[in-house]
Amino acid sequence: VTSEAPQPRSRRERPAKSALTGPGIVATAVEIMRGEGLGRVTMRRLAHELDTGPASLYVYFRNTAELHAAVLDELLGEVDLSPAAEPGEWRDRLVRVLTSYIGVLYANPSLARTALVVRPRGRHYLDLVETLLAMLHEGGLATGRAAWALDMLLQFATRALRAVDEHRYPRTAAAREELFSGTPETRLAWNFQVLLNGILATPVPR
Amino acid sequence: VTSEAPQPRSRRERPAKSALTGPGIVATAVEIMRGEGLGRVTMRRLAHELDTGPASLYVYFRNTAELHAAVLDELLGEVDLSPAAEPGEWRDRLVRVLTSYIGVLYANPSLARTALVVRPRGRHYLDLVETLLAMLHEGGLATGRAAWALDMLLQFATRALRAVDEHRYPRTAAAREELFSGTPETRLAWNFQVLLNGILATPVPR
DNA sequence: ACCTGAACACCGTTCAAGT
DNA sequence: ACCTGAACACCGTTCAAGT
Repeated sequence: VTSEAPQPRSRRERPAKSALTGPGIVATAVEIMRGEGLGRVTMRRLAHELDTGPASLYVYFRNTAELHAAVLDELLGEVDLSPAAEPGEWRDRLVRVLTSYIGVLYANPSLARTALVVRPRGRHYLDLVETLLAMLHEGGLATGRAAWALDMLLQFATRALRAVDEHRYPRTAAAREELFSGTPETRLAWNFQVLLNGILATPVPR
Repeated sequence: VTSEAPQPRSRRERPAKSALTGPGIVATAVEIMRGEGLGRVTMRRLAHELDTGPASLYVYFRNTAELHAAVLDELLGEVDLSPAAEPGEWRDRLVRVLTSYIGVLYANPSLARTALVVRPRGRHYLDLVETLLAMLHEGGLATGRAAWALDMLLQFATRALRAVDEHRYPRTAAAREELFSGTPETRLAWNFQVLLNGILATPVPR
């Protein structure tokens, strides 16, 4: 079950001295996750797979949570962002991207749990945020509402956004201030109003 | 930090032979959680606190997840359901109960994580569901929409409802079929439509 | 039925020491 | 800077045996 492609890092073929690299480690971690679930992606198990001791991995990851976050972001690279650039209603395209996001998360349930716990800040996650914000702007939402809406849409399946790389993601950076505006109570109240207004405005199909 | 009230189950005062009871075990587990977080509520730690070995606890809980679920439900007893019976707008009262629910969850973040992972089925959780359904009905929502809305409102902070005690919770039982109607895709699509309709209908305050 | 000691098979993380 | 062996302080769960 665990050996589909030739393993580049098998214990057999590698020299005694390992050449650890961040991406290589994450790739191996993803392999373990696909084969056995995130619960088996432990420092010790991963180190064993890489023919080294667990201590070696602490050069690359401060702790296990950081390792899992790296695995999550790697998987987020599979989210299909292409609908954003296609023709058609922005709402439909937005839903297509979000559905792809949820699909990736729920393809591996243990991973979905991580997404609910860690605060993502990896490249792929930020690409997703930037793409979603672009579509909300396209839909005519002002910065403030777009930021809150983004937050809510993602929180709906996962959790709130925390930090962004301002340089790399201009639109995200622009929305940042709005993203953190308001008290937690105000935002929560707004969230519930959105839900209730939406519920009242949206009959169940059929 | 961990000793505020006199500990009824301290190792000192108890006889050699312990008298374990389900509620007693959960109470001790809650104590540990409040003092040190859910991460320290382990079979071994809890057994130590109860002056026994971890194996003894497997009579009461099939595994650690079940233990944590019991702790969660115990805490859910603190959710303030009283707004449901007060006068005033049903929307306001609904939001007050939901806010109390979220408040309880987020008062202990490690507990909130559990709520996202386990499928609650305890007494206190079912009381909450029944109360929320009553207010949605009061608001004029037909059974189908109320069921889906309930699901969505709770999922917004936690996760989907799974099973209910039909006898004890008549309204929940009545909504049950609706609660599971539709394909997952249909429900997801409806959820997104609700969110987007709500977002478009709800300007940010100020 | 309930409770137990002991064992099995794991964990995360740190540290002093090497290169 | 990167890598390591070894140690410390934990885990969940099962099982045979007791009451």
